[in-house]
Parts: sequence; structure tokens; C-alpha cells
Amino acid sequence: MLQLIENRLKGLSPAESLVARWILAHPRDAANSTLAAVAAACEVSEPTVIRFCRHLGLGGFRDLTLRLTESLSQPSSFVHRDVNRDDTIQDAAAKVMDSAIQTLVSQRSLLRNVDIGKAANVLARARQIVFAGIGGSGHVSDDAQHKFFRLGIPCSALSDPPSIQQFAAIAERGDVLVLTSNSGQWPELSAAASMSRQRGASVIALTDPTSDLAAAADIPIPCGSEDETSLYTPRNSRLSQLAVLDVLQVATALELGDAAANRLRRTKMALSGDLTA
Amino acid sequence: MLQLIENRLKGLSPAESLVARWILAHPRDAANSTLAAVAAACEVSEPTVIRFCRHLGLGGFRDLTLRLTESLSQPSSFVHRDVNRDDTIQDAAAKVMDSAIQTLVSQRSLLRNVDIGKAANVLARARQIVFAGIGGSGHVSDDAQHKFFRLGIPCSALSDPPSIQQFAAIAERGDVLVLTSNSGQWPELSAAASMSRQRGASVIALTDPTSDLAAAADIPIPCGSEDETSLYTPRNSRLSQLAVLDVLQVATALELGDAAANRLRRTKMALSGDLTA
DNA sequence: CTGAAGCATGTAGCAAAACTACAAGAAAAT
DNA sequence: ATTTTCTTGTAGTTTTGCTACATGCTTCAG
Repeated sequence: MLQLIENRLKGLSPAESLVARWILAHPRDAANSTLAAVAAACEVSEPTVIRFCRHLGLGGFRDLTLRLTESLSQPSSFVHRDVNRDDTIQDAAAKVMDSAIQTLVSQRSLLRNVDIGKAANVLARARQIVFAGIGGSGHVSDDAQHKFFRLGIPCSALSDPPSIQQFAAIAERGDVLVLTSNSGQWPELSAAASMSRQRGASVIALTDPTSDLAAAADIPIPCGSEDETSLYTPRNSRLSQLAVLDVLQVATALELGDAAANRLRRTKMALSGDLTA
Repeated sequence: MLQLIENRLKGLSPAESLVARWILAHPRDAANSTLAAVAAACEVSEPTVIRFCRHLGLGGFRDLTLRLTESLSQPSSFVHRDVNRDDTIQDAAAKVMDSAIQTLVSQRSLLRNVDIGKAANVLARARQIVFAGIGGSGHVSDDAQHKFFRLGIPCSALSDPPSIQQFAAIAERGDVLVLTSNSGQWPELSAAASMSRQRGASVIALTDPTSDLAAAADIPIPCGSEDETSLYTPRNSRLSQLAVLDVLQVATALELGDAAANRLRRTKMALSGDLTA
């Protein structure tokens, strides 16, 4: 959470960044204060504080205090520190692993406020699922397709804008489009989301909750909106995306019940050769 | 916190113990609800809920929600428990995330005994790097190729046995073959590793350290050897593989020094449009 | 240089939420 | 049976978070 605030710092207006800096300096106080107290301490008005919360993708001030206490209580053993050129190889390795772990830990708490059941419900009834993403997110989509087809649902994965737009043009009611994007700022993806919805398909978006894409989707799922600033930091958000898609797959399997369980069992057996016997 | 409530249970009046039991049964709901909602759910009056809070030594209802989110986010050390069909969607989601985190935590300690520097050294001097894997590991290879090319090293990714064997047949000194396999038991991969080495190429294998493939490689890197037994457990080892490849990429970048740093910087700028200006 | 448009910020008011005071009823003690 | 005490709910008060609107600043076209 604090990490998230720090990353967003430069994108905020003067008054709001005042709030951000005060919270970063007194996180413990902020978590236990009232809206009025925080506004007074920052010497800004109350609505400014609320607007600050909204810019972070939170529901309001109440949400902020909850998230703050949450992140303050988390173990700090895997806090992320950037790799720099003077690190030894072993230090760098530990840092990269730590940041990966930290990413998943934050994603875990992000998911607490998401209605996974709603997404699972839609996915379970899908006529077909199309996973789509550009660049690195394309590989995430491939992975998802490779995982969901085992539930017996027709699946495909698209990773270039022309294909994605073509699909949007022929999407039908019952189709589910799952879009993955780190920033959520590619206009092509938002356009595909809008057109698909217009044609009656459902759109799930794994992306920054404040992005255009999230706004264009039926079911936005906040995902890995963290930093990615440092030169040597890998794109950890894809790990979040993969893990969230795992969550969705498991949730969908539970929703589908025995039928899905049997298919999963048979796919496992296929690999160990038990089916041929 | 939940423990504390349980201890105090018998010392409470009837109406208050109603509240206590409801909170113990629905801690997550309680943390996100309002006083009125909790009172309604327990079928008691609002002051009763407040009195309950005071009996616990808390300041009020506000305090209760804070403390609850706090203790709920204290990850139960992310120990892995299998998802089963009776889990609620939210429970299943937490379990999936926990198992993903646990996988990375163990991978982190596995890496402590691996000479990353040796692998980075080989990679940094490579004429070309070929990433190869079958099935799910194929996507991991794609991701790696998509990441390493930014260092300026010629890279490709192969994900089917025929292609992999063809590459092994023409591998040369200076080429590096990075094989990824969960079990390390596909004979095709071990054969490709042996032939590549025989022809003077280096072979790095991300796999089970006791496997045939690990034995056939120059530099084996233990990776995600955990079992993936349960029906609903995702293949977490691929998260380990991705993270380890991140580590290798960062290590290689550090080994290459300024040249790689500049290339990384330019690839970042390309995305934000700064190069065209 | 002027005026319009858009953005940032604050003021005032509102609805809800949390909390308090008090009273009614039940159980226990005299 | 009467008083006392303890438990619980009702009604009211204060606080809190939030929204609608207005003001002022910046930016940019003409």
C-alpha cells in the first residue's frame, strides 16, 4: 500500500501529494485518524483527502484506513528494494525474489475486496473464453488458455491488436473476453472491450483499477498496478496476473462442480499414461 | 484477535455472545460491515455490539474493524492448504494465492545454494540464447525470450520437441540452451541437452535437481520440484521458473554492465514514446 | 492581451454512522 | 413481595465521511 502511494506520487496534484507525503511519513497515525484529522494535519480540505483515496483506486477514506492497517501489519521481511549496479549477484538474486514475493503478497490483499464469485459465475457459463493481451501480457494469455481448456470450455488466446479487434467485432452473448494489461492504457484494448460488451459479450479485465480499460470492462479485477520503475526490476505484475488467473480457474472449476473435477482428473491421468492402460 | 474473542466467550452475556459467535463465524464480513449491519445480522441492538467491543478492551466498533482486518491480514504464514470442493470462493482464492507465495518463498531459499554468477557469466558471453520447454514450460520460455532480447543478445524460444532436437543438432560453441521442465523426465529434452553439450554449447536446466535432465546439463538450477498433487492446485512451479529467469536476466544485465543498462533504458523509453521526440 | 475552457481546491450541507443517555424488563437477592 | 442489580432495547446526539456546488487558477486559442 505504501509502495503504491509512493509510485503514484508524481501523478498527483499538489494538494493531493501533500496528503500522500504526510501519510507516507505518518502511516500509523493515518490509519487511526479520522478524515477531519488527516485533512487538518495536511492543511488541505476533506474532499481533497477523499479525492486522493479515489485516485488510488480505493472506495473512500474508510478503505484507506483499512488498507493501511493491513499493510502495516504485514511482515516486512520481504520488502522490496531496488536492484542497483553495485549489488553482488547473490544480493540481486535475493532482491528479485523478494520483490516477486512482495508482489504476490500485495495482490493477495487486493483480491480480498474483489467479487471473484461474480467472475467465476460468468466464466462457468461461457460459450467460449478468449484471453487477450499485448506484449508480455500475451504470454499470460497463452498460459491462461493452456490452463482453462482443461475445464472443457472452448478457449483461445490472442496477443496482437488486429486479432483482438477482429474478435471484438464478432463477439456474441455468452462469450467472455478476458483482457490483461499492465497499464490498461492501450486504446485498442479499451475499444475491443467496449465493442464486445456492446455486442452482448462479458468482459473481464485484469488491470490497473483506475485505468480506461477497467472502466470499459464489466468486471474489472485490480492487478499488479505497482511500480516497475527501476531499470533492473522485472515486470512482476505478470506474476500477479498469472496467479489471479489461477484463482479464477480454480473458482470456475468449483463453480462447475463435478463435471470440471472429472475433466481435470482425466487431464492429469493423460500425462501419467493411465488412460491408455 | 479472533483468539481473544474465543477466550472471552464464556464471560459474556447472552446477547453479546451472540455477537461474538457471529464474528467468529464471519470475520471477513464483520471487518467490512457497519455497526448497523452487524447488529442486524446478530439480531441484537447496536449498543449491544458496542458493549461487546468495550468488554474486549477496545475503544469502540471502529477499533474492532481495524483490529479484525489487521489479524486477518496476518497471513497464517502462507502455509499451503489444498483447495477442496467445499471451500467458499473467497477461501479458495486465498489458498491459491498462499500456495503461490509459498512456492516463491521456498524457491528463494533454494537459490541460496546455487551459483547464479556462473550461469550469468555464461549467459553474458552467449552468441545466442535458446529457451526451450514443452507444454506449460513453453510459455515460460516465450516469456524469457521476450525478456532477454532487451539485453541485446540474440534469443529465441522453442516449445516443441522436434524444433528443440533440430536446434541441438546445429548448436555451436558460444550458444546457450536454457531448458525448462517441471519433472525433467522427458527423454527428448535430456537428449537435446546431451547433444548440445557434445557440440560445445552450454546447457542450463531449470528443473528437479535429481532428474535426468539436471544430470545432463552443465548448470542445473533447482526449480519448483514440489509436487502438484491436488486436483485444484495450479502448476505453481511455473511461477518459480519465471522468477528464476528474472533473477538470471538481472544477473546477466549486471554482468554486462553499462551496455546492457543502456539497452534496458532505451527499451523503457521506447514504450513511453520518448525516443521519437 | 483577452476570454473561454478545463482543472484544482475549498465551502457548505447532507446522510449515515457511531456512540450515549435513559428506561423497561428480567433475574437475583433480601 | 420488594428491592437491587444486571441485561437489553429505544430514542436521541454527535461525529464522520461524503457530495454538490462555487470559486479561483492555469492554459491555450484567437
